[in-house]
Amino acid sequence: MRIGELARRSGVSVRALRYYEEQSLLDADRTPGGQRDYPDGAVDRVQLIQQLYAAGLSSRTIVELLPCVSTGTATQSMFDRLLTERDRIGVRMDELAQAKAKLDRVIEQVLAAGLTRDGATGSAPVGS
Amino acid sequence: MRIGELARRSGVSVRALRYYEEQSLLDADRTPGGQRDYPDGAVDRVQLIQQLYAAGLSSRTIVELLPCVSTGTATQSMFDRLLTERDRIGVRMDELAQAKAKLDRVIEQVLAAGLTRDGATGSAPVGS
DNA sequence: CTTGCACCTGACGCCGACGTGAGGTTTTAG
DNA sequence: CTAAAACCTCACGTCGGCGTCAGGTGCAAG
Repeated sequence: MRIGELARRSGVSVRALRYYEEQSLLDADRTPGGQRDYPDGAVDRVQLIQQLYAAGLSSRTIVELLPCVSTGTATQSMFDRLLTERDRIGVRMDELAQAKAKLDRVIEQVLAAGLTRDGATGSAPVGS
Repeated sequence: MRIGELARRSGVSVRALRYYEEQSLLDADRTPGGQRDYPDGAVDRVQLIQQLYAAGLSSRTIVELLPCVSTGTATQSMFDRLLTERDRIGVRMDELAQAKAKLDRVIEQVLAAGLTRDGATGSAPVGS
């Protein structure tokens, strides 16, 4: 599979795929003409990379963790990284939960108080 | 309260506080000499700002939402923003949950398979 | 053969939330 | 009064994950 198809199938840009390779997150064979040739499994790998990015991991961290994600084995230091990053994600989730709770409460308040007319500064709800 | 104390009490840098002011997230009185003078409530406000940043909101978004967070009222468009951002946080939480689940599974696998010796490439666990 | 699309390698641009000086002023302690 | 700590305003630097343009090459169709 060439890079354009991989991009379409995995939902990321061609530029991003080249960037992943630059970061040693992804590698490809080359055709005699120098074009990248990916195996089918690349789609899953790219989606895994995306998922870890979405979790807030950096390229550096991902490149250290990918081997044990694919093999299921790890050295001691890799294992420590795994635990650290898992915990970091947990902390992030708690932060998000708190922020969401705060917005939820604000939304409740606004629903209870009613909406303010655009441009108005007063506190009178816009009744029916 | 001057900026240094606010920084210590709210746990952010002096530079960050000036940046918040630049973004219209925070305002301060000035002493005759031109130094910033914050009321006590500023500590809470800064922590709120931090929390919203942590939730992935941008300065622009926060500056639009802060009024209704403090007043409990909103215009229609502000209310829409509230809902949008709350949902966005929900989506982020789901992404994080998925990534965390994946790491949890990897950790389980590694625990089951045992650790690999540093530098080793084989799949044999390091048994006792 | 030629057209034309997909691909290639640099290499600079971007954005947001600050960090980090430089160079000067205000406030406070003694 | 003086020294030093804290403060002030520019204004440039950083970092990561790409976007984007420039200028050239590979490959399949007619």
